[in-house]
Amino acid sequence: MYRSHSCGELRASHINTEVTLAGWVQKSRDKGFMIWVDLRDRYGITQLIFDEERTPKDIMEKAKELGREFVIQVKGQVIERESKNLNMATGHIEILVSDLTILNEALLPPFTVEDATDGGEDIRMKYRYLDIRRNPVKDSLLFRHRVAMEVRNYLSKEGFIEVETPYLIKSTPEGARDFVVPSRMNEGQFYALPQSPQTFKQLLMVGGMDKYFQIVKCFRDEDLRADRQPEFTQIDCEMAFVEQEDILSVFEGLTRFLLKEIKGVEVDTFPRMTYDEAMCRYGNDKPDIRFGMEFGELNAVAQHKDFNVFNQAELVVGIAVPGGNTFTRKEIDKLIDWVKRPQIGAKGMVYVRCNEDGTYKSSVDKFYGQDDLANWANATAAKAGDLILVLSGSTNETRAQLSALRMELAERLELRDPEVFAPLWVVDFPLLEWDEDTQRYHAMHHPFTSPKPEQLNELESNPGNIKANAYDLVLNGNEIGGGSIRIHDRDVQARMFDLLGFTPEEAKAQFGFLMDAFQYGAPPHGGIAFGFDRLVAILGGQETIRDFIAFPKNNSGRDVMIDAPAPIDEAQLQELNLKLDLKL
RNA sequence: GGUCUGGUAGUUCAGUUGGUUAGAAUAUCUGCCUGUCACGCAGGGGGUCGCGGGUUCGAGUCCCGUCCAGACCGCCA
Repeated sequence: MYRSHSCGELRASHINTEVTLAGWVQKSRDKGFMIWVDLRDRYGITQLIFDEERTPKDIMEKAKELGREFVIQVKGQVIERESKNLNMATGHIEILVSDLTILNEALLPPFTVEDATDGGEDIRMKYRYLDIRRNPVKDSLLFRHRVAMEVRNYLSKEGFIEVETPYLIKSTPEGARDFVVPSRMNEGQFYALPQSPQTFKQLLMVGGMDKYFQIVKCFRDEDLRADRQPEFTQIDCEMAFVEQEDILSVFEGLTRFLLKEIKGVEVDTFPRMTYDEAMCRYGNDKPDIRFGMEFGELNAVAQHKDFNVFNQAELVVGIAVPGGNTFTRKEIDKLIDWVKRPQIGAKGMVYVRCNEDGTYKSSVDKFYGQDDLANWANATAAKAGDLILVLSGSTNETRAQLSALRMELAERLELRDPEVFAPLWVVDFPLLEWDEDTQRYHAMHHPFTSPKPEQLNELESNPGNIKANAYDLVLNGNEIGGGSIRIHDRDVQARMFDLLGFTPEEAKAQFGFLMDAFQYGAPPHGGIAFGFDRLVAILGGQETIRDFIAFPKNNSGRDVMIDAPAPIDEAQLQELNLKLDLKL
């Protein structure tokens, strides 16, 4: 037996008991006459004491040799501390050590294994196993486990069953780039890793498993972000014999349950907003509604004057920055520079100061009078003391720019309260979006998404206008889930593929198995998938998902700890019938 | 594919208009210390300034290239 107790559980009630503990040396404090060692494991820290008068000499000598992160085992007596530390759970007691075994020595760690470590991201990722010993990372992993358990508990109780779907599947041209895996037994052929278990969960519905979920790894060979990894985890769900309303209800229930269980937060019925409305009011399909600064469209009140920039714009739109009139001229100029950076790409920005006396002072006073500016204030809901910022240009670009500005200002003005959780359903997404590069329509969600039934007759005549039974769940400006009612009719699915530019032969080759299945009694069905890493990070109050993943990839998709990806040797290539043609 | 920021001691960083022997904190090592817990005190060791080239009497500092890291845009059905 290596240990009788963990390093987190001994209390005053254990005084005088003989215990055996094992763990890592967090730190030792050598006062000469006494040595205190903080012994750490997953459960906490217990203080060991070695004392000239009470500890055998050889043990005392050994204790002096202990370095950080040594793995040791000690036997000893739980005693009451002479000076207690009320900040720690085990602070009433310490262990008077009678026997010390060094189970394994440790090199000096490249960064300190402490809550407030001195190590940067880079070095911590390379030695991730040391990083995981630190409370912030350890706690994040425990937190993730807890969220996963609550998800499983809830869905299980609701009658969902978890079914595993394959990881070695077939590459498809739609959507993200696939990670591919060469097949040794099938020369010249490749598996692809799933971007999501989409078609399999639909086939499970055809198979009669009418409530399915899976906490599942998905893979996308696209560039990374702080909240995006090439392999990531989804809570993938699907239900049969449901309408959109049923899905929203069940998964609003799940989300509310998680907020309650994990954060202790009670949330009212989730508000809903159509995609069009979200774009109009926030310029964004995943608005953070914890704060205002809603868009005010100014075309009607700002055009047809002598200001040609606005006259020529497709959209003139502004936001009122609460209390923004306190910004200095210099600060406003900096904001203008900020929106003109290439990442944002605005050509310029007009501002209006809303003075406390009800007058306005703008950067375009030459073209607009007080009455005009009052109309702007009205349209943007600006109050005295606010600052109106106005952008113009093509509708989509201008909305994106102003949305970025809105988020930036909210960040600077600390309007994004981390204690507040504001979920939102965004519904009625467009079925398709036009892609300029390929000059064809792409599925906005995926090709299996059902058009609104009442618009089915427009599918060929006016495809850009069609809305889908598709929805996203947005939490504090993050898309945490998205789904749709699916097509379950073979003919509709065929028309959809046709619209997306598939020939019937291509559709059959790529998705024939699904279209076949639809001919054997496919029930109406739909579902949703949550980005689990992101959900956990948001519930944990973090922006980056990396600390909630035990072994994440870096910005370039590399695992810097195991140094992957890596070349494979010639024999392996031959076995796979592959030849490399590297353009060096 | 692109934009931006960074790379200096084990680690986190500072380093002024280009100018003496490149600093601080922390970690680490040695000694001291009768209750520490961010222990304290004294002392020591520790540097290919990412790499390559250029400008210059002289480069951590300026220029070009390159590699690495991070954030973002494109991309992510």
